Amino acid sequence: MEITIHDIAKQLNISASTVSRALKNNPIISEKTRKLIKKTAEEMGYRPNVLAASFRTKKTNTIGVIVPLINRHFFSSVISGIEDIAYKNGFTVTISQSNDKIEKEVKIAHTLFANRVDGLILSLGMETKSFEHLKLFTDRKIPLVLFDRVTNEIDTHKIIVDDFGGAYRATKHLIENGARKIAHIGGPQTINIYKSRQKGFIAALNDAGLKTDKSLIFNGTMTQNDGVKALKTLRKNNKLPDAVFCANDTTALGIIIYLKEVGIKLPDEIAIVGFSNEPFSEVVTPSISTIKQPGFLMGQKAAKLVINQINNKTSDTNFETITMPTQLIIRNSSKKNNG
Amino acid sequence: MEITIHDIAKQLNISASTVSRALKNNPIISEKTRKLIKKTAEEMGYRPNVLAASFRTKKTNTIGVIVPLINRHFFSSVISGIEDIAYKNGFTVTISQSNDKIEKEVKIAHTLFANRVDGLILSLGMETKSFEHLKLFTDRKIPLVLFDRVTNEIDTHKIIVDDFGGAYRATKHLIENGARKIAHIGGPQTINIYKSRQKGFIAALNDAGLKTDKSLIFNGTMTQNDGVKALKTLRKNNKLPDAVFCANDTTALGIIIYLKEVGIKLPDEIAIVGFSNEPFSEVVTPSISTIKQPGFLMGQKAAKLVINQINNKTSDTNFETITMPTQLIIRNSSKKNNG
DNA sequence: TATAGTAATGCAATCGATTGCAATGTTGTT
DNA sequence: AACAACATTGCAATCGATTGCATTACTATA
Repeated sequence: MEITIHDIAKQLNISASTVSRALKNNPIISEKTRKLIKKTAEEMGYRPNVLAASFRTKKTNTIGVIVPLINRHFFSSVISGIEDIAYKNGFTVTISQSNDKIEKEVKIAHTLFANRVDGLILSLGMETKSFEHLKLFTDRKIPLVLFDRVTNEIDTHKIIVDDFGGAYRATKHLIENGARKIAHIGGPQTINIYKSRQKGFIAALNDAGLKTDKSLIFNGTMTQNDGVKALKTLRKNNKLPDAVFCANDTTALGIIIYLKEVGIKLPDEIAIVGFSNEPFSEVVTPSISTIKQPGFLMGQKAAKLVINQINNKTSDTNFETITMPTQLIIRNSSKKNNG
Repeated sequence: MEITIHDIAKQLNISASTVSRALKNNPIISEKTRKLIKKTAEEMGYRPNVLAASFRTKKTNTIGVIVPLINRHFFSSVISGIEDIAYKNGFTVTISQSNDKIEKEVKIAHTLFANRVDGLILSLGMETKSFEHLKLFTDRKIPLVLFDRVTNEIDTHKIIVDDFGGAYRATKHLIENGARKIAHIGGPQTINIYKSRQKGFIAALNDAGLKTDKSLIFNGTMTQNDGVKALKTLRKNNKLPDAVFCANDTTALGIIIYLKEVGIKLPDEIAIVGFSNEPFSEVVTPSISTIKQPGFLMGQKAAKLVINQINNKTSDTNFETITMPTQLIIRNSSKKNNG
């Protein structure tokens, strides 16, 4: 049997209320009894029943986090940022991955809701098009912060990265290195990040006076193989570009491996830029130029937003969308020697 | 205000007990009322208060998981395996990372305990040498399964991989490819996996009639830089080996990058084998030969063990240590052409 | 129709911590 | 010494779901 405050109370011949208050450092309890109670609690091996307290107070001191995949460098950086702030503020973080599956995302959201998390931080999965599971939170004024993959359908705080700007600079960089016929491996246009990246790509082309060739734009699910498939198609049609801007590093990687296989020189014949700065992008040969996103900072900011709302330091209705800067990292996959 | 079973009861002029039983599909409630209650609950937007139920029943249907880093391919595979089995059995999984920090590991363990997880699955952090935070669980017969990084100090179920065998085969492979002077980048010998890997390495040398040269063995913290430092030392002392067996892929990667920089040919001058099959090991040039560990399967097994204990299908005292097979993956970092 | 026997439902206590309000204790002031 | 004013402590209800036991509602049989 676990020790409860009642056991401590009985032991000391005082009431449970006093014990409860003392353990919570309520200043209304005298210094003397407070110390005595704490000492006794310690000696008796008391461990508070968080469930009971949460149940009573309706506060769990827990922040839920849902990401598509914990195994992505970007997401795990965000998680670390969230944990950093949360722990410093006495909150527990519980992490889940949706695997980009809508049913799992919904199920996790319901579970977190049922477990009464005080706030939720979430990046939408690829398949998510309906948002009832999020309304569960917003309807009840449970703080919700969306990050990276967000939606306009839900009115709440959002933290995104400057996908447009990143894509724009990546493309501009390719153009400045001499590229004129640039392909784009993009993701589903229903997802904000891929849409913005594609827009940035096209804007950079336009601004450089280059035409957009739709046959050079591919929209798939962003797997390694998607990149390969696109390049195979282009090669078959004799439409090989002189550069490719990929909306993630994974497709960039696929392309690099494929092009090396078929003996095309990188970056001289085809230059490549990816997106996200996955760890592998630095170590492949050639290393992949890419766009770095401030994951840790985003996580910190998301946690702060949620915690401020929980502590009611922020009004409920004045939602902001914060855009974090991105940074172009130039590596060998786009550094032409004949510049 | 949230709807409770009492609201439903009032609405239907029945008792809350009946509502509770009906919602739990208790067959003692007639088919008719059960259906009526469920329909009404649905219509009223009832959402059970899991906290209240957990508090009352002392069961949370939650399994806690602590790993050093969620961002490691091996660990995230294990997590996916755990989730797979857990979700199929109606359990929720809450994931935390210790960042290999003992204070954080202890704190998380306490939090999970306080939140009354039904079971815990854990891989020890690098710094963990005392195990009071685990006794919290074992003392109270809360199912605990250790995996990968385990300890003899705690008597419980354990799932480990065949580190010895993997290291043995890796080393043997290097020898068969002509290596005679093999260095080893190992981890802290207080940690079971690094100890076993080192033992496997030495055993393979012995069995091949090769002497163990202690100046070729390095024990650090297994960062990318640790590998580089070791090779720099060897190079300075004119003791460059003809092969290196690294106890993880990260050090192997560091070494490969360094050796390429200084113009040493891989694998012809120095062959390399790593451990863990991190995703990058496949895409670096040269790709890294490594030891693959069945992470997903381990996760599944760990979850099954925990759940069986929770459901009391397993005796409390008959703890087993399961060893999972490892597999040598030969890639270019060790594939000599002059074999 | 009475009654045993079973099926279905209700009563009320319970889990452990919290908290508004009441009650008691303590100190200082005149 | 009496009492105000404040400092401490205790009482008891409460959160929502669960569950052992009691009670009521049916059904079938004699």
